[in-house]
Amino acid sequence: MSTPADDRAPERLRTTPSWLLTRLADHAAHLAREAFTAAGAGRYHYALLVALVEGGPASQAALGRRCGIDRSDVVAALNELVARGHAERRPDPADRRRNVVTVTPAGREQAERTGKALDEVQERLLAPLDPEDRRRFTELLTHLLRHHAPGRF
Amino acid sequence: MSTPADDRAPERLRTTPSWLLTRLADHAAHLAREAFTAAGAGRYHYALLVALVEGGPASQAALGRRCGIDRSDVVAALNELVARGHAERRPDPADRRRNVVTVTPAGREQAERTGKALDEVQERLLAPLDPEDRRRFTELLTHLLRHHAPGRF
DNA sequence: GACCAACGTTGGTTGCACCAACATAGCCAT
DNA sequence: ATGGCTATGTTGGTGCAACCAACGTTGGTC
Repeated sequence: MSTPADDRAPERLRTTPSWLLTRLADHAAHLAREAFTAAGAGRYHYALLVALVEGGPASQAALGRRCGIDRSDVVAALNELVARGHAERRPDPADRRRNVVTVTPAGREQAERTGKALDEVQERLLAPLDPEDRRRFTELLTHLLRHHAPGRF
Repeated sequence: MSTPADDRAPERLRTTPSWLLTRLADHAAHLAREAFTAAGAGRYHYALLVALVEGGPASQAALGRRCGIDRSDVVAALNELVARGHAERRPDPADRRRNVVTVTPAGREQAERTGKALDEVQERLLAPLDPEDRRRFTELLTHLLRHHAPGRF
């Protein structure tokens, strides 16, 4: 038979930060994906759009570096963005190795819409935390990331 | 040309907790996988072993619930554990739907060894945090998880 | 005895991260 | 200037973790 406590995770796992982290991130990703797929996109698409809106036109390699996405994955996501009319890709006249990628108005709109949906996700994710703890949590995450990926954060 | 700041993530992403969380978890998973593969195992294998060591013999379904692993994935991981002599699986005489899974001495040893390697990973992961912040970080993660998966934590 | 729920198992799908290789094009030293 | 190194976009493929659907078997329940 299965008591409710049957579902309880082993102490050894419950006290391992990396395990908690992975578990929570999985849950967060699940929430975020709801928002993304509702907007007809994926994480990559949103990241790329945001990078373009914020930093202006850029090459695919630069976009990949900024968002932490592999060059090859940028290609695929960008293909879909272009197909949906959210971005444009044309060769860079100044450096014929590169493409210049730009956001379209529709892309900006999409980024903003998805951003709002994502804000609601944050709200749901951090629901049990008071403002002070939310700030601390974000701060700790940033601190850790800055240590492990210096220059990127 | 590409300045160093070229690699910097967009502000909109850097201030989104779920994004930071996913990013950091990815890094943590990377570190953890080093430790796991060095021990010749995967995350699932370790979780299952720990659950067995801590909670004693159990059915596959119960193990899956405790570790947050799908029934079908438990089967695969368990096959490998059995093949390596780290666990044993035999039909439950009391309920012929179930299997009773037990750890072998080799399995306990493996769990302990992997656990030590995983401890070093935590050390590396939380390196930039002082003890107080480490405690707070773990506490926040636990708090959030308890909210989103009540009963499991 | 009939129905529904749980179990183990098979097989397949998805998203994300990553790597190798290639052709083209720019850069820089000698 | 030329030769060698690096960057870029692209293709194709790998691995892992999470998940879902279906099936046959078995237990429990009404």
